[in-house]
Amino acid sequence: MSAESTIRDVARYANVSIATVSRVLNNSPAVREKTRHRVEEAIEALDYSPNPIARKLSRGRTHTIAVVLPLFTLPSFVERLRGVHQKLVDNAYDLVLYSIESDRQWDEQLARLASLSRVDGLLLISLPPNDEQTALLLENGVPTVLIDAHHDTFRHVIVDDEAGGQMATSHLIELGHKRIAFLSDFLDTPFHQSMRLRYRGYRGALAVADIPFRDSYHVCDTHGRHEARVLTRDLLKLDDPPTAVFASSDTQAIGVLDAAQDLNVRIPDELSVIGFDGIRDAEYLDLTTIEQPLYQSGIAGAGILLDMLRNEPDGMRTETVLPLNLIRRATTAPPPAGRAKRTGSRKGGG
Amino acid sequence: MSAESTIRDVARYANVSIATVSRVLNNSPAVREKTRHRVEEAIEALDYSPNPIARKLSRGRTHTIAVVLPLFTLPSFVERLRGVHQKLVDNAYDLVLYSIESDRQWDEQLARLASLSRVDGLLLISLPPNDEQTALLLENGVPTVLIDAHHDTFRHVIVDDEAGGQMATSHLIELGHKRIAFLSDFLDTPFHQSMRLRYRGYRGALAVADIPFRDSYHVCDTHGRHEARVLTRDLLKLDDPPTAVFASSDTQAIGVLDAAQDLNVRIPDELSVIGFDGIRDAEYLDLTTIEQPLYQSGIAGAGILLDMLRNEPDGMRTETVLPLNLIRRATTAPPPAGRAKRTGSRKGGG
DNA sequence: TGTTAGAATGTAACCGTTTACATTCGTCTT
DNA sequence: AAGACGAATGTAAACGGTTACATTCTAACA
Repeated sequence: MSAESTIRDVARYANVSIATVSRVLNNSPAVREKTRHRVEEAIEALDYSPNPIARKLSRGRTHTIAVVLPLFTLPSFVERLRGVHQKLVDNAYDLVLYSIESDRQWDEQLARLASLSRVDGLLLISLPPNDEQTALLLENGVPTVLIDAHHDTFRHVIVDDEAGGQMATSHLIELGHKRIAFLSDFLDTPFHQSMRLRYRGYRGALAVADIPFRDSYHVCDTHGRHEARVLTRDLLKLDDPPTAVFASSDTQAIGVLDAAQDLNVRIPDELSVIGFDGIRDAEYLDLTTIEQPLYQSGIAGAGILLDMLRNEPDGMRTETVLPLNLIRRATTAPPPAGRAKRTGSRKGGG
Repeated sequence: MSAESTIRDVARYANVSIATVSRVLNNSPAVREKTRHRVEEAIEALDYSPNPIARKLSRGRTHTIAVVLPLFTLPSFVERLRGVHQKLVDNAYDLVLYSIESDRQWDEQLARLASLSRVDGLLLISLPPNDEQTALLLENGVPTVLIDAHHDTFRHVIVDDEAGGQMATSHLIELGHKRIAFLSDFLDTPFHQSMRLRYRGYRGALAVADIPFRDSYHVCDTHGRHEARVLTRDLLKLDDPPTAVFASSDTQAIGVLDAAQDLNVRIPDELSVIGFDGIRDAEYLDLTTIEQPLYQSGIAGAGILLDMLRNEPDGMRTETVLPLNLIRRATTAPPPAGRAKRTGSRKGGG
């Protein structure tokens, strides 16, 4: 219906020029109070609101940020996205969402987004661009900020995953554990930088405590609760099973808990479990974990990007490190006193 | 960097008019093969890509859909959003995201979005507009589709929640349960239409089976796993506790399971639990549930909206009902044989 | 009262496309 | 070879704002 009134309609109605209307809209001080009133009345009367597209074209900025993230189902991504959303809404920026479900998509989408003029900036969550992509972005001058990814060129917000891995492992060691498994995603993909670092932290902590690393205690599969469950079953069936598992994410840690239940292994009496991330379910399940500020990482990343858009882009540190926090809860405890090997296999309830 | 080349640059380079370039861009048939080639070469050479903003302004359509949803943390919303995203990406539409975290926001955002020209259409997830909002949307002619919400005016995709409530309850009744509790959100808010309908289904099934409704078996709180846990503890401490709980969402059903564990009540031997939605965790936890096609609801809703934008808007049914599915899993079973009343209170593990 | 500076407003170009309409080109009749 | 007609291309006016610059007020001063 309503053929949306334009700035010209308002100008005509208020008996001023469109420039004046525009000034009122952008509250320029250079307009007399009386005139301003007249224009405001006209705006009111015509129920006018400026066409954002025209405005974007004219100003050359879109007031829109593209957010790209993978694996949209995982709670940690959602939590980060919430932070981003909040920050953008607060600053009246629009957020257009690109979820990446395959590697090819990632390349395609980035190529499309790189041609500026579509959005003012790019927020990449857990998706470090490769050299080619980086070149493309730089060439086109697209302001870009990464969340949960390291990068030489782009500003990024991260946590010290290696330190986190160390914290988690040390916590277990301090409790008296020696047989400590590490469960993670595959570590060789271009993503999962953080997982690799957590792994390094794990190795580091072992080394410091003079505990030899055992290959059989390091297990990988694609990310997921179910995958972790399966991996853990195997771990627990080893001749010399671990007394503690450090899972590289809470989602995976929950899978570990499932497996323990499957095999009737009591937590934390018989097996300690520590996760990483601090998603809601972790609190809920009383899971000991290394908590990272997920929501805050979204806030921070978006904040940095907005700063870049406003101020001169330089003079900021390129790396923002958010703090980690060991949250001791109910899934970690000293290892069982007797070193008896378990080979439990009774199937437990849901 | 690169001061993005424009259509004029291309025209100059190819020695044609901008109209011709535009024709090539929109593959109009009215351009000679030779000319087309020349233009394409120019485009290639200048690495040109059309400015989407200018295009939007000129065409009067934004090729963008706004998606509005509440409670962005809950998995069922995320799942629906994924479906929407997929459909929009497939059709090269942009998706701008508005998450609503409070009632006030809902009003504000809708008002902003109602002024067309910002987006081509609106997809509202679990957010039925009230009369005033409806009027606004109609007045401005914003194509709108609702997902998981009923409405007289707007096309919407739903499931038959009342039938679902009935299915769930009947399932329990058929297993032999008579003392069946219903756990849900508060039913009096403008949202939660579906919860109300599921409740009606519950009441209906009871009535059919001649089981009197008991007030004490109907408990409400705001949505959430924790809230459900607390409510359930109270339920189980009743003098005559239910032998089965129908939770109006899987998230809440999971809270019920938590409470059962707290009180050392065995599932399904001592208590049957059925949920609603079919989120991933439900499958994971072997939770019996009424599964609704969440992802599909997103696909369907977005599909309808896109159709509206393409074709003449009328001639489609306004209501799309997706099928429900009872998934029998491990959390429902016949009630315990002896009718002994339980008053368990031992605190269980995590 | 006539200047004049500075404030208020207006004019018109521009942002980068699409597209209605005008023009030119090539080809086919006759 | 002139005319006619359709196909190919060009011209210019939108789309709805912002903004540099030109113009007109207003008021203060000499």
